[in-house]
Amino acid sequence: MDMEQIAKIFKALGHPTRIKIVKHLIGIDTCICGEIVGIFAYSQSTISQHLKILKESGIVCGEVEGPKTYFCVDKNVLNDFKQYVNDL
Amino acid sequence: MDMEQIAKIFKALGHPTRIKIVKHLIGIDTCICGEIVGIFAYSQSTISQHLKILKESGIVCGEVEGPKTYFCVDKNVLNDFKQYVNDL
DNA sequence: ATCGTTTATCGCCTATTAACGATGTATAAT
DNA sequence: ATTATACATCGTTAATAGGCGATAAACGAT
Repeated sequence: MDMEQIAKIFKALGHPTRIKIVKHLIGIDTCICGEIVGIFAYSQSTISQHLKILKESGIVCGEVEGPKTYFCVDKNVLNDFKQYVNDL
Repeated sequence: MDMEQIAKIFKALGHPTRIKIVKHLIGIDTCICGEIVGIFAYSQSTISQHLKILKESGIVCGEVEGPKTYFCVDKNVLNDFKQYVNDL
């Protein structure tokens, strides 16, 4: 895991809403869809954008299933990231 | 340590140069001044700006001493941050 | 074939970031 | 008093981010 990727994850988590999304996803470890939108006071497009950024960082992955997309945290990436931070 | 601050730290670390600066500061744990500028290919003003962002996040502190400013990592903040990440 | 649902993307706008050079400020040395 | 050093800040520019509503795309159900 190179520093570019690490920086991307830091950046992705550098927004309160995205931290909340990640924590939520961790909480219900089984993946979940855009019910996430219902939790926040932001529009669907905004949440979708946040999820995209999280996906691009690698910390979150999404699986398309029919019209829905199930999101979940990539445990491996999360653990690598935790390790990196711990070793700072 | 509330989430706003955590997000600020994530954001501050969301840039490769700033990660490098922080790692450097941790490495020489005794504080250091703008010799940091010499390490990077960026201008003095750019590095100064990065240091300001790091300071505002709380992860780094700087002490003015004469014409110089000594920077160092705030161990307490760093540890709290590590704890937060670990508890994700 | 059409409709409703779910998600992603587009276009737009404003605000923020990242970088720079130039300028300002404080101190130390001469 | 002047000069040199070390930083910080200002002003500018280009790029990116954050938000929205509107539209498109994919699919299931009717």
